[in-house]
Amino acid sequence: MTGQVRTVDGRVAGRRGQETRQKLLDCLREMLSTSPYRDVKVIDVARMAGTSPATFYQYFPDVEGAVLEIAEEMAEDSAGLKELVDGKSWAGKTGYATSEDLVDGFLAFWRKNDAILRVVTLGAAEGDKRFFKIRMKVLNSVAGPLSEAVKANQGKTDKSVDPAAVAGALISLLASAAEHQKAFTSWGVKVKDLKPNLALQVYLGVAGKKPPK
Amino acid sequence: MTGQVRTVDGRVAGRRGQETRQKLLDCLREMLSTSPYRDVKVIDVARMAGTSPATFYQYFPDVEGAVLEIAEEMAEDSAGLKELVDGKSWAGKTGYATSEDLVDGFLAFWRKNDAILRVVTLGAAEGDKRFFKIRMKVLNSVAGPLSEAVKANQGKTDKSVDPAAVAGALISLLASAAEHQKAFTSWGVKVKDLKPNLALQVYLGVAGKKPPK
DNA sequence: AACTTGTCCTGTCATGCCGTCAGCTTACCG
DNA sequence: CGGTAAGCTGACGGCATGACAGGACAAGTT
Repeated sequence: MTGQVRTVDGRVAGRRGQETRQKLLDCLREMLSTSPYRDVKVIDVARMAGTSPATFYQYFPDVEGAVLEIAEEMAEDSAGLKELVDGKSWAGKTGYATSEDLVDGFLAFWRKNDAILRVVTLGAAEGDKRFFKIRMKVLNSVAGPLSEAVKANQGKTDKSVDPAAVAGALISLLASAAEHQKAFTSWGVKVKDLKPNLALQVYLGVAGKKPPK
Repeated sequence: MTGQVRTVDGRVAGRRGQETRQKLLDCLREMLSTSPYRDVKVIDVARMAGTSPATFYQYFPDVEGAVLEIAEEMAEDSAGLKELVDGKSWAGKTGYATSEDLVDGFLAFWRKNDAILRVVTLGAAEGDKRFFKIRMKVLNSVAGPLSEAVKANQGKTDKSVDPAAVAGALISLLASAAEHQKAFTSWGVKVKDLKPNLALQVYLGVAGKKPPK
């Protein structure tokens, strides 16, 4: 599918080269989760990977370029989130379970990739189209199916609400909660209680009514 | 209230010094809204202010320090957001109007300060306590009163929901929507339709029922 | 084994920003 | 007018950036 891995000056990377490249990406990932984005320097990444800055610049135009690489990889991964909604039922107790699973899965994905997602979110907010696209890919993996679910369930209730808007709002909420869990605890919401609360919101949004006991 | 303005090396700043300091802050604000945070350099800010980098370091320890200054100023400003909820009614049509005003006011505030809020949000997500505190101050200016409103209104309905959690979720949603409006348009939600949709969500969360026609 | 080819890495260099300091200029005050 | 503190900057060592040429290395060829 994707073409061969290439260096900035057009050479095709071989076995050893790809290993080095990958090690640089891994170290960058590590750096991102331990230092502020603004302070991540090429030289630190290179040192951690046991190589030199010049080597880094062989494979990536700059830090941002390498970050995009990691982000794209993550976006591929996010396709798996579809399964949290696709083909699931939203009826009765099963529906609430679906909601819980969705919240659980989404938060887990975000936590696993929080460092890179922070940077993607920043880039998107700053208007960078590449980061925006990646962020949408991640969100859409859930927003798409969820919007369908809302549409399917609102036939019974009223049609004044835009399914895309509801699904979007719910995903935004999940993303925000995932990125800023600490805000909720500072509001007195215990970590343990966060998921049920979010699951309730999601169920309410999709089913349009309170869940059964 | 606040002590005198001081330089990094302890001198008290006089009239001229404060002017220079303010000009630097203004230029930094400007830079933040035109370039990615990562690329904002001291030298650029100084140049724009018609002064030298050394002068910048007289008043601020580094870029982050100056950003915190701007952010704190904005946080003071955010106190005014309280009025959007405090003492407002959530009954019937008036209630829905309250909801609309809240969404309107919050989005306007965010748009006005979007550049600095992006950085604050990033800092908070990265675990920086100073940025986290500032972000909470802004959010709490609305979340506090809103939580009260939820509590006051849920007496009539059921008590299974934590008011703080609901208020927090709503504020998170508003913040997320404000920061990533483009995401919603990419979901097919027109700018014109965004506010009504958010207002509906807020009303639903607070009043626990659909708004009257 | 010498040769060839293409990949892979690094030493080195010019450039530019960072952060500090000494010292010059300016403003204020008695 | 002289003293004092505020205000500003040139200059500097240090470090990151980004480009390049050339050496090391692996693998196949003759």
